[in-house]
Amino acid sequence: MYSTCMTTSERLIESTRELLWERGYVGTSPKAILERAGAGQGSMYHHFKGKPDLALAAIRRTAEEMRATVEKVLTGPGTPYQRIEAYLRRERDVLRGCPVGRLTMDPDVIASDELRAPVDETLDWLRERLASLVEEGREQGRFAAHLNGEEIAAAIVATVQGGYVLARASGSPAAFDTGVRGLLALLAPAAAREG
Amino acid sequence: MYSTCMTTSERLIESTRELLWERGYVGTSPKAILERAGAGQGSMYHHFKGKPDLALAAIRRTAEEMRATVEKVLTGPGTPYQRIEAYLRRERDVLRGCPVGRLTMDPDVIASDELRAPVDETLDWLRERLASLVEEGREQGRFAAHLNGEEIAAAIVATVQGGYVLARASGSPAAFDTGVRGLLALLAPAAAREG
DNA sequence: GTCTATAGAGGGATAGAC
DNA sequence: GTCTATCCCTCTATAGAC
Repeated sequence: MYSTCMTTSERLIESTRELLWERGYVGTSPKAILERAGAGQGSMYHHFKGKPDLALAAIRRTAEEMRATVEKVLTGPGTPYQRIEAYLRRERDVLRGCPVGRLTMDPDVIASDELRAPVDETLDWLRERLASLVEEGREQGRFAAHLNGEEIAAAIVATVQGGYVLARASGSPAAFDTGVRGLLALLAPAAAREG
Repeated sequence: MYSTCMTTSERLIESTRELLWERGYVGTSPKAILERAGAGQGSMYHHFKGKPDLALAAIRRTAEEMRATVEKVLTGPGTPYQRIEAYLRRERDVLRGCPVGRLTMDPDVIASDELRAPVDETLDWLRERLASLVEEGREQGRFAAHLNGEEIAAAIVATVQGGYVLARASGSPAAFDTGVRGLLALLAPAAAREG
């Protein structure tokens, strides 16, 4: 339940974001959203066309937020390798999973091009962003010449997304960190010493 | 709808396995299971205590099957690196995702220790299996000495699980393969030439 | 063992009062 | 804009006939 410093529309979006993260699209009911937002049925159907419309607004905002957070880390100081390491080691609520990536396991999200679009665009943007970082490092002679930026980027994002799976399966964040350390151990020898 | 060469109990389990894979636990209703199995309500509640009980039987079987499939690949011919490569490149219905891993995004599965157990045990077994393979290669001087088996194993499994996420987000298996190629590119220089 | 009938609760949406 | 009332359908389970 949110304080009244937010508009009803805002409270609905924020409640939906939380529930999509916790329970996914299929597992989230309008009733649960309304209870958490402290609003009635009428408010929701006044501001949004229905559950899919509200979910779309929530997903778009979550996607934007993720991009902003990642962008801050990736444009930070250091060599390409160091910035990738900063991304991989950044603080995360590992057991909650990725609010964007988890939606790919939701049948109704995948079945809807509109709901899937922001998920696709965000993960695609992330891969491109990491790929150009790898290419940058390669051109500086900081990464092994035989590496392909897009491939390494996909492996990095996949390790993170899969790390959430391992952590949630075991009920502990440890597996996530173990996988990240493994990837960094493979990535480090491929990176020249910073100069 | 299954042919009558299977018992009703079998048909119920198989239907449940399919639906859990396609729609997850939250997205799967007893009604949908019964329709697919061509059975009535009574049959299900005669053979199983309810939805969680039937799901447990289905998840256990899926987990067993996955272990058997993976074991076959990992005990195949070749060096440790080659066997890991065989595991990573093995044929997959990528867009369907991992029938075991996808359950970690299901709130009701994660909330139940009983339902989560087979998921945890399977992914844990897989990591241990890959870890000992990496260690084996390291002892043979086929992998760089500084690598840690458990870390590399976690990175491998995470890349696969995350590869499904990327593929489903983009609606194409390509991203999965790209990530696998990236990981293999990082893994290959760390492996000595086969002798 | 398998079926249908039934039931209470919740999902998702609409109508209309205020 | 927000509320409550209402609707039809589905969810999960139980009861009891065959």
